[in-house]
Formats: sequence, structure tokens, C-alpha cells
Amino acid sequence: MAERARGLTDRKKQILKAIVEAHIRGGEPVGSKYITQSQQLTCSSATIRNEMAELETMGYLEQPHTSAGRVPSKQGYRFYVDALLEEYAMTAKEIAQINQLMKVKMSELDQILDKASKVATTLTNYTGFAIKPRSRTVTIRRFETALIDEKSFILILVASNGTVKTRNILTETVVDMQVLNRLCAALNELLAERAASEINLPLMMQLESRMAEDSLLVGTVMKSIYEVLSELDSGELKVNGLDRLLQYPEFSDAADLGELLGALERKDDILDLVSDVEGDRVNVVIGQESAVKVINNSTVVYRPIRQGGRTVGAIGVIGPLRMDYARVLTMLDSLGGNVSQLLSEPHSGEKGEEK
Amino acid sequence: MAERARGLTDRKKQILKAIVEAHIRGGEPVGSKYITQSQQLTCSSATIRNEMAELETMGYLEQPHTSAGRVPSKQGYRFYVDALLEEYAMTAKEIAQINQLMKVKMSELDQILDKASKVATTLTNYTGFAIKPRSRTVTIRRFETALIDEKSFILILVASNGTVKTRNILTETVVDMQVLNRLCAALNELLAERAASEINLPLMMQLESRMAEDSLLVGTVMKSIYEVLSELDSGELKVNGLDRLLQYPEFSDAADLGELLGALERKDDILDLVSDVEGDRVNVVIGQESAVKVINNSTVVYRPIRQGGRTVGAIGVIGPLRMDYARVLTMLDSLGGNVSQLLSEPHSGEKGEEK
DNA sequence: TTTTAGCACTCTTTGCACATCAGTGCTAAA
DNA sequence: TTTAGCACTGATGTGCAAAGAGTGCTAAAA
Repeated sequence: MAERARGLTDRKKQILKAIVEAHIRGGEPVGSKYITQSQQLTCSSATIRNEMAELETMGYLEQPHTSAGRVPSKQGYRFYVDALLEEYAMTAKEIAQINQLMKVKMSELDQILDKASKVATTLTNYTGFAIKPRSRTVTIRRFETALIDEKSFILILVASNGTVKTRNILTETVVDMQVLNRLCAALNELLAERAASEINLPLMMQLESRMAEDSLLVGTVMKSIYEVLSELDSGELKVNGLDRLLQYPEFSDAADLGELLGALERKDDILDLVSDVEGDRVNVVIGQESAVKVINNSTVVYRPIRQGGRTVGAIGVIGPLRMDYARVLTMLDSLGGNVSQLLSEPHSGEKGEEK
Repeated sequence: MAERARGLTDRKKQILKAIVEAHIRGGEPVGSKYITQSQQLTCSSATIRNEMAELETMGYLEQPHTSAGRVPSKQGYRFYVDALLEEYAMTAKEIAQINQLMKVKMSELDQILDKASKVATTLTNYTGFAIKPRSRTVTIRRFETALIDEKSFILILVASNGTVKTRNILTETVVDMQVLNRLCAALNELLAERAASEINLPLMMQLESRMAEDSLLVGTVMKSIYEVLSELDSGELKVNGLDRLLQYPEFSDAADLGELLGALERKDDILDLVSDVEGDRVNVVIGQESAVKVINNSTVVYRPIRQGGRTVGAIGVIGPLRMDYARVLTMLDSLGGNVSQLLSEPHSGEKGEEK
């Protein structure tokens, strides 16, 4: 009781750590006897039991039923991650793996994130994901166009956050370079620096009047622009290694698993969870610590990816509460560093590789 | 025995049909008694039993164990789909649903396919997918470029099959309009009508010499081109509604489900399955009828989408063997017709909708 | 005051016997 | 050829006892 205020005794920490790690390995409740055997603790099982009882009333442990061992609570995992986790010494082999798997130099953020999340999946054996966060404040920086044939062209939108989106537009009427250039100029004049929410009817009408006899185009184009902007707004989530979830008995309940799959597909919840994070450290969300209810019995670990001082994405993994935190944390950290580095050197020649 | 050669007696067909449909509804083995009750057949359960025994030796039915009812075998489902399935009268409500859900007119094939597969998921309640098939013969038709800023530009590749792909290219050296135009011209001259396999070292060297002092660009650009081409080659598969799988007890085994998820993620198997199909009719693949082993205990139903006489994609659903074939078949047929129509009218104005 | 041994207690798991039930195959009569 | 009847089979469910794992508590030891 007295120790509630700040921290636990050293022995309690040791015991908690041992329990968490044993449970991560085995997935089953762990009892007092097991701890005495497998640990360098010199006390008896009875002592452990006393300590465990206290840890339970403090909220760090839980008991599935009276005569079962203890299981770490979410609070227990949290303490473990925050305080007890020793730096995991990544083996040389694993570093080599990361470097090898990431060595494909790619120019596009999307691809890099995608690749990185796949590497995360492979190395951690948990389901991985890559995110491009929501960015509510995105505006239009500039438009470009390119003619494809007489009835289609490409609209290129450069956004304020540096991303470039293109759209293939089919027209009903014949378009030529002149029309296109006029359109492009008009778009740039009227829509530059605008956000999705600022596009309104008066603007549309202005555009239409400027395009004169080609005003038919305007509706189509505006629709595409609107779509692109809302895509930028709403972020992206790509998941891979879903089958990894099934390895862990905690996901064997079809209903739970269904909810999780649904959430991963809906994307919203996960995007909300990750989108407003700053910094470039690895984050750990255990159970429903956040408002996101669906992730109730899972842990999400992710690391923001930054480029030029801005958070441009995130990679992470999702798995059971008894995740191998040490491994996952260092893996994501290292991987994230790798990615950030990749992004900071603006396409490093990579001479002579293509052959 | 005698009837093995061609077909079954009418009564056998009736019984088989009744069994398949009962099993689709209930998911459990169906017994002789149940058939006599629920059907307009006028014979007794004993007669049914005799017939069922014969149907079993013929391979249309299976018995999980001696004292259970019968379950349709894959061959049974196949016969049902090919011969017994009556035209399912789609209700007015469902047609209305399709029309409403599809009414979002979109210009891009990808989006349309995506949307359509989502509609398929919603309406059938099975996991849906959209495919852009592999196309080994794709060549380059033309290049376009657009300058973004002094260190990046967009490369646009128009492929022989009509698809347009863009790539955001970051350069190490400064580029301007002149350089870009030169690059574009060179690419068009040297690479038009080529396939991925035809791009070789001599070509690269020609390009480099033509680009003179900007030859550094060539490597980067070629890499992107190569990536784009192989993307075009290798097709695309997008899955949605994965959580739907979990509704059916046949997917409750974690190992099986894992394999299926893995296959859906790997994409290869499904792409192989669907890629070389012609025509625009709905196809049904039951169990491992094809070489694809992983789909052993599932049925894949898909419908190719054609545009201008070419197969440009496919939409479909995947679910348990006891799929509601009548519903799925007509649904996909109708939906596919809808999509094809959408694609054939080159962006139909849709005036006044945006507002 | 802390630790430990010991023991009673609780709850889950497992195995087994038993009854039930659904559905079959077969035989003999209609 | 069809059908009623019946014995048979195998899955499923239930009750119960035994085993096992782990706890909490008490009293003695350090």
C-alpha cells in the first residue's frame, strides 16, 4: 500500500518481469512455483505467492480463476514496457537481415513504407502495417496536366505536404493541348492554397465561366480533385501478414478475430490511433488504453516515420497483449531508423546495381 | 450404375438439389427424413435413403460418418451449379441496391473494380475481391513527363492495354523542362512498343549517350519504368470483407483459415486462377478443381470485366463450398453487367449531381 | 519482522460410464 | 418398386470421480 505512491520494491519488479516474460513465452498463466525454478530469485514459492497477491491487488496481475496462475494485466504490461524492459541486444544476424531486406532502394514513400512493414512482419512474426497519417490541413500547392489522347488526360496535383497525386481523367468532349493548358492555368489560379473544405459552388462557377465552351470538363475535373483531396485527408493503411494473427490462441475466438479484421479493414480506428503522434520514438498501445475499443485485447506497436521534420507515415505491428515487446520494440526502432535514413538521402544514385 | 454414363434420373436430381439447398441453408449434414418433410417429393424416407446411397456411390454425396446425414461432395456442388441451378429471380429490391451502390460514377477502372467488389461483398455477404489480371504481353505505348520542382518530376507511361501509370521520380541532379523534354523524347523513340523483357543493356547505353551530361537520370528512370512494367505484368488483387469468412464454421479451423489468408495475401494463386479466362460469363471454381491447392475447401466465383473486347479485370467472391450459388451467381452477373456498362459509356456526364 | 513449510481449499481438466439421438442399411412385406 | 420396421452405428451430452495445479492462510523458523 505504502509503495503505491512510487514504484515497487526491487523484488516485486523482478517477479513482475519474470511473470511477464514467462507468459510471453508460454501464453499460459504462470504460477509461483514456476517462478522460483526458472529465476535467479532465492526465495521460496510461498514468498512469491505473497508478493504476487500484492501485485494483484495493485493491479499489475490478474487471475483467470482462483486456482490458476497469474497473468499480467494491461497495467502490468504497461509497467513492463515502460520500466522493466531491458535494451534488447539485437543480434548481428538480425541487423544483417534488416539491411538486406531493406536494401531495395525505392524512390516512392508508399513503396518504402510498404516494404518496411513487410520486413517488420517477417522479422517479428506479428501482423505488420504501414500508415500514411490523416492530415487535416492539407492544401493544394499546384496542378499539372498531361495529355494522353484526345479524350483523356492526366491531372497532377501537388499537395502542400509534398505528396503528388495523379488522376486519369476521361472526357466526353475532345480535348487538346490548348484546352488543357487553359484548364491547368485556371485551376492553379483559383484553387492553389485551398483545402478540400474551401471548394464551393462560387469557385466552381468561376471556373466554369473561365473555361467557356469547355465548361463541361469542369464538373468531371472537380470531382476528381475532390476525391484526391479527401484521399489525402483521410490517410492510408496497408496491412500485411494477417495470417500471423492466427498463430496466437488469443485470436482463436472467431467473433473477436472478426472484429479485429473488420477494424483493420475499416482502417479508421487504427488511423485515428496513430495519426496525431509526433516524435520519432516507438509507441506502444496496450489494450484499450486509447479510445479505440476494438483493439481491446491486442497491442499495437508503431513507429512514426519522419522526413524533413514532418511525420509522413508510420510502420508498426499488431499482435496479442503478450507480445514479445523487447524484440518488437528494438526491431521497429532499428527499422524505422533505417527508413528515415533512406528517406533523408534523396535517392542515392545506387549506381551499377541495375544491369 | 447404368445411369452413370449420362445424367441422373429426375428424382435423383430433385433429391440432390434438395440436399444441396438444405445444406447451404443449414450448414449441417442433411438426413433422409428432413428431405421428405421439406420437399414436394411424395416418397418415404426409406426411398430417399436408397437414392441417397446410390448418389453417394456415384460421388455426388458424402457422409461425414456412418450415422450422420449426407453432405454434397465437390462433384455434387459442381453438378448443382452446372445443371440444377434455376435462374434466381433477383428481387426488385436487390436490383435497386446494386444500382444505388454503383451509381457513384467513377472514371478510373481501379476505383470501379474496387467499388464493385465492395458491393459484391455487401450483397452476398461473402468475402469479395477485385482483380486486374496478369497480362504478359503488355508493351509501352508512350511516355509523358511533367515537372514538379527542380528535383522531381512525374513520369507517365501509357501502356498498350490502355492503362496509364505514373511515377513520382526524385532526382539527384537539378532538372528543368528542357532536360525533361529531351528525356521524354528519347524514351519515346527508344522504348515505344517494347515489353519489359526487351529492355536490355544496349538500349540503356543508347539512352545514356543521348542524354549526354544528364545521363545520371537514366538509371533512376529505367528502374522506375521497369517497376511499372512489372506491376502491369503481374496483375493486382484487392480483397475486402475478410471478416465475412469468419461467419462460416468451415473456416473456424485456424490452420485452414491461415492458409487461405496467406493465399489471399500472396495473391499469386488467385491471380493465376483468374487471369487467363476469356468471355464475360460468371465462373465457378469449387474446391481444388484447379491446380490451386490452397483453395481446397472454398469456392471462388468470379466474373471477368471486359472493356472494348478485352478482359480488363474481374470481380468475385470467395466463400465456403456451401455457398449460396444461386444468389452469388446472379448477383455477380448483374453486377458485372453493370460495371461493363459503366465502362463502355465513356464517362457519362452526370450533370448536376455535384453540387 | 520476514521468510518458509505445510495444509486445506478451490477450480479446472480429464477420463469414463451411460443415455440419447439422428440417421443409416437391410429385410420383408405391400 | 416402394415402404414400414428394426437393429445398428457413431456423435453428442451429462454426471461424477479423480487428478492436478495453484492459491491463501497459519504457524513455525530465521
